[in-house]
Amino acid sequence: MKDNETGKRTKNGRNTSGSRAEARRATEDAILKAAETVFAEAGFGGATMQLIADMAGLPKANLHYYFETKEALYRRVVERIFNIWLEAADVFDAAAGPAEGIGAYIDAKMEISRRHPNGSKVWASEVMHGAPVIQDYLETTLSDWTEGRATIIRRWIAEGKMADVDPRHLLYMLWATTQHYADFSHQIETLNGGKPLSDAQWEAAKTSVKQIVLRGIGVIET
Amino acid sequence: MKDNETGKRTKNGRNTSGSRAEARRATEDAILKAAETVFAEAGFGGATMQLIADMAGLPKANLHYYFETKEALYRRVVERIFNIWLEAADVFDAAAGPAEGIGAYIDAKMEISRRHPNGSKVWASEVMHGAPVIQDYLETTLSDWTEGRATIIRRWIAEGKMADVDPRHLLYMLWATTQHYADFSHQIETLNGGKPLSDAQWEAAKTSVKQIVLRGIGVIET
DNA sequence: TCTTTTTCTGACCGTATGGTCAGGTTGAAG
DNA sequence: CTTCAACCTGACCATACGGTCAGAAAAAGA
Repeated sequence: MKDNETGKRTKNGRNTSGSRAEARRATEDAILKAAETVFAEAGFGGATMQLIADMAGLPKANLHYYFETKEALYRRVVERIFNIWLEAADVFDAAAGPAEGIGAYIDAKMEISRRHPNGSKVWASEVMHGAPVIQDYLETTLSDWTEGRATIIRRWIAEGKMADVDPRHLLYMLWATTQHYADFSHQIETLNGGKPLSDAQWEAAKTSVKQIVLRGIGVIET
Repeated sequence: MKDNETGKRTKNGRNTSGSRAEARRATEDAILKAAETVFAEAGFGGATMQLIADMAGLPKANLHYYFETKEALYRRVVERIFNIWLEAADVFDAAAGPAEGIGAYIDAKMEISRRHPNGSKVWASEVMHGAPVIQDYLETTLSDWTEGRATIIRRWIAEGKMADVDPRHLLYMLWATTQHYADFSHQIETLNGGKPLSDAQWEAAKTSVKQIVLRGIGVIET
């Protein structure tokens, strides 16, 4: 993202509109966005601060003014997508039953895969490499989240609202299937004749996933 | 893998049993195995030839005697897991119907996730970063494979043997779900109290996946 | 045994990386 | 206008990386 939407500019082309806090946030956002792209495309090891700086339109030294180290910047990128995913859980909790809750959760996760494929890739990369940076999140926030959702699913099962399936493995399937459309977007695109999924194809994907899963847990008819 | 299972050894500890061709294959295997581990744990960019050499018990310069470049070594690692996956397709083709074919395919892919988690991770990493090295495989072999399997699924649907689902999205779900147990093994392990899945838990995972998918495509009863 | 080929390796090289820093610039506050 | 903290940056540094190479060591062949 270029830093030139509005406002006056200095001879260096920097945005000077708004308060300093605003400018700071805008610059940080631009860096985070560039970093997300570079980390997703090259992995942590393959990403370079120089490339992130170029993409954000800043000299490399300036990156280290906003983010102390490469790791610190990386951590912020990972935390970002994690929080987006957590918010998607709201639709799950608010639901009266599995058809509505899990269906809406699939929709939400699919939409995130479409809108934030890079964030998803960075997360996948991080976990694949043993979660060196966000292990604490896995052990605390994610663990609690998972247990909470598993409890809801068990209640739905006890109430006869869905088939008796292991909540953990159901959640893994939901994560795997929805995130696959982000993490493996390149493969999907290649198998789609080199073209990204169209709007209609994304809808078809959502429908297919929901059909198979919801029928698989016995909440919709054949 | 250490190079000292059997045979006489020189003062440098090198294995001298068998023919030269055998020894060469053994050394290459040791390097490939070490490389698979390191690439899986660190990604292509984060992996170093020195680390691979150390893990294989060879001086770094010797790696370049067997594999010209880091890329060449990496390519061999990726090709390896791809071929293993292709072989798992046999059970799919030999089947009379979806319950048998897709069920066996899930079993086979889950078993591969369990036995070759590192290979799966390297593949995932490669695809996530845009398949810079194996794009040709995606466009030829994988594309053909996918089309072939989709045809079989369409026939099963036409014959009324399973529900009418989009073959592509079904295949993506199968890949995503089974490979998730390899690619996200660290996350699954953390959510399992820090312990790897036991034999019984792997069986439960297989059963859960098959139940949901097979019921989801209407080939088993509720 | 002597010769040739294959295998192995320590030492080395050019490059690129993450990070630092001194000093310049800017904008807000007084 | 002056002051000062916040912001910015070119130049620099130590390190680590992929890769090379001359030559040693070992094995095969004659």
